[in-house]
Amino acid sequence: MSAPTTQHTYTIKETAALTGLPASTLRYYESIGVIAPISRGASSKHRVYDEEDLDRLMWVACLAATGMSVGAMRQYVTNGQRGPAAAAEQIELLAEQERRLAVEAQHIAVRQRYVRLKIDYWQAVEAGDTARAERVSSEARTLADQLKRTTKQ
Amino acid sequence: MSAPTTQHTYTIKETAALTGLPASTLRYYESIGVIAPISRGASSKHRVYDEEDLDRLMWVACLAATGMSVGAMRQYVTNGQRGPAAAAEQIELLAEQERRLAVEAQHIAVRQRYVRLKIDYWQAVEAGDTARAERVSSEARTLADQLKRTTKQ
DNA sequence: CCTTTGACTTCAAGTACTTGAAGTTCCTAC
DNA sequence: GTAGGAACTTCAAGTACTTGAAGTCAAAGG
Repeated sequence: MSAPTTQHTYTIKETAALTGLPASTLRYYESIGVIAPISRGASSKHRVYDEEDLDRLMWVACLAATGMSVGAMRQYVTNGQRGPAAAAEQIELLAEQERRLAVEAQHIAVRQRYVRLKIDYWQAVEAGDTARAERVSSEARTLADQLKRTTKQ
Repeated sequence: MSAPTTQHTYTIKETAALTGLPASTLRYYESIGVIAPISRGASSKHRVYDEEDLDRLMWVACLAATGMSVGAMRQYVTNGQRGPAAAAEQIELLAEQERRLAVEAQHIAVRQRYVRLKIDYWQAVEAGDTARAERVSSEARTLADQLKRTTKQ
């Protein structure tokens, strides 16, 4: 709506909110060299993140979300630095990551279904609706069976 | 299709697949008392999980997925033991957990969008399609702006 | 100018898994 | 029955954060 470029720097708190990584983890990643040292405020020691830092951190957050070790992340990030020559290779890495994130998303989805079923169950119990409680229990069994099939493939 | 009750026991590997928790974590949770000791095979030392164990572990997995400490999980699990008297309380706990899982799911979703955008970008670059690359970059900026709005609320 | 409030800083210690080594058990196949 | 391989077991050591204490800095109000 207004200017295309809104703001160009972020505090650690804003960065944490945008990347989904806790501030403590942002500092930790910097301390062990997963990301390059972040520039500091002119008259303060506070970290000042720019758009490019945000971008790198989003990528790191994606990698961390699927259980990649910090050593491996360091590798990936430094590899990412060398120009656009390796576009195909980049795409391969990204595609792999997409798959891993999909698995992670499925785990969360299963847990959400589980919690919703449990809520339904207890609501039925509370309402004394035995029939509905049993229906929910049988749905729970269906969920378990689906899981068995999904994970067996 | 066949009998309503399929199988009543599971190995640690099956349990890991169904709950989404690594086998090492299942053993760890048992060792520190987050879950009660699992019964062992008649002639082996191997753990044998039953449906009830599975149910408890799904709940623990839900709690762990949102960063709950093992101390707190221990609390929640033992609380869950005392009968259906506290249905309302159970529902409250479950609803809270549902909210936390939703946040977690959003984090993952954002990361998926990020990775997909990056793939689009590199594919455009690879194809020499500068116009498309720029369009994708602008979409990335839109994503960032959306994040800012979402997290600020 | 001074104080307060809240967000930031570092560094050390704690927590939550994870991995590896070394050994046992299960299962299938001869 | 016994050989081989996969899957299990325990336990100790490592990794990846996380938390807490103690102090610094920025902005707002008196």
